[in-house]
Amino acid sequence: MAQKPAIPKGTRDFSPIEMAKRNFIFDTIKSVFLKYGYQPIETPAMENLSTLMGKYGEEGDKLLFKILNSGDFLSKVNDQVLTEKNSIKTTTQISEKGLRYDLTVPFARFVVQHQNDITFPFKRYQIQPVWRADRPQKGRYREFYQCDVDVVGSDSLMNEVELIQIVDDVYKSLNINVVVKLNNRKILTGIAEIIGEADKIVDITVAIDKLDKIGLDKVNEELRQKNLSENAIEKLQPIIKLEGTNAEKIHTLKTVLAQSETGLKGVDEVEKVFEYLSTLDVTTEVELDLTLARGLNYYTGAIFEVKALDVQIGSITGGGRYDDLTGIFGLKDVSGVGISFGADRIYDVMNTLDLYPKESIVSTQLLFINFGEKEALYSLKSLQKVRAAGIKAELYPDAAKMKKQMNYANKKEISFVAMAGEDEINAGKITLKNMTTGDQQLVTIEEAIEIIK
RNA sequence: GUGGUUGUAGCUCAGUUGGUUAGAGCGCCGGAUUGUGGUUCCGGAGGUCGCCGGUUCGAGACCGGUCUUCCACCCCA
Repeated sequence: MAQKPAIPKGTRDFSPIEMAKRNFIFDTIKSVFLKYGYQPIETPAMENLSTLMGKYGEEGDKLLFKILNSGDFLSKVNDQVLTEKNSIKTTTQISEKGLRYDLTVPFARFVVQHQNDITFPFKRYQIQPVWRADRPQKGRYREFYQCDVDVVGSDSLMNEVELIQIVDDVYKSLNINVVVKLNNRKILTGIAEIIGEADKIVDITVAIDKLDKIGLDKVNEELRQKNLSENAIEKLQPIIKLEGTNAEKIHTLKTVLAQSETGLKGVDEVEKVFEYLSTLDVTTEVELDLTLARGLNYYTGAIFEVKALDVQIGSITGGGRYDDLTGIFGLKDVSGVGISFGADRIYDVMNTLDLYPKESIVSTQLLFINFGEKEALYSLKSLQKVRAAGIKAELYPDAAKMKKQMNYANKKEISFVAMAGEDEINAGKITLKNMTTGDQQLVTIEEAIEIIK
């Protein structure tokens, strides 16, 4: 046991069956993206640390996997930094590359770098792994795939609506029941404005989020602990207690945020999105949720999050609008909005609910039994016709015992087995056996193809 | 990053207050059955008890460290 090789914490191997399942998810997501006019791009696994650092907050910087410089990197570090044992300072001298932490920042970099070749609005999708030095847990890995769709260079709320349609489309295709939570950074800013505590938005949303768990009194207590004034807490009450339908929430917000221009703008945006959605055939529930404060550092408008209804796991999709993401790389006034599907969590959800359509995981459909060299050659010729017809088929490579070959078919869940011995060869046919029913019949290759199809 | 949890055969797990040669089921391999699988019966292989160190006459069991698993917090997909 101990001598066995292992893989790093938080990473996984995927077997053929697991790959079939994962590919079903990727293929489904990809086909939806294409259907809405998004084009694929890929970026390298590693980026310059200068591209990555400082984009995800100070916590995020700690979660970046850094790549050691090549060569005798320590010899170039100055002695003072080395004796100080300051990790951050040392890191900048021994590492200049890191593994990507998400797909959004590399995409922003891509847009800036290729701005002259890009036609805006630019709709792209990107399905690649990302790495985070997080502590692993259920549904939390150190290497996992994100499936991002973003559109940059358009301020239209139509994009937000389209993204929700995509979410609806993907999860319907995958047969997962979800709820979309929608918020708007401008509303949060507005709330902070009217209560005069602009820098405490995060504390406020975190506290409000606990309402169901700990009750109103405890929430207010927590707000006091965060040094919010009584006056501010007083003004916050209608927002904490906000409930009802989306329309009711919007109505209340309009009153509460009457004095905040930004806040009203946010409410207006949310209202429009709901208005557009109501005219479309989107059956997934979309709920206005003010406690959604994800990615506050760079979202400026809509904030999305998708949760699975039947499995308790973190959010399986998230995203939002960022007005100025490319700004950090020197390209101003390019607004973008996008979402990221967490393929690995979707995979976990699909597994616990066993939602894979049976046909999505079949590999070989037809196995030819090997009776010896002469018979195998006959089978090989038949295989060409079968494969030309688009049927996944193979010949057992060795003239092993029948039992062993049949067993192989069982293990691989191959649905048909073909036998071609002397009699069949003389007749120019094969014996086709249905492995599910056990029935078998003497047929021509053409007939066999029809049966299998 | 903080607190907890887990590790024994390929898999799921037993293993008495520390005591001879560490077990079961499933799976795997072979045979009964030389062109017919899933069932049944018979036989077989497979373990430095996560790793390193300590206590002890003696450790799978106790202690320390370390790695790993899973969980809560944080954060997130």
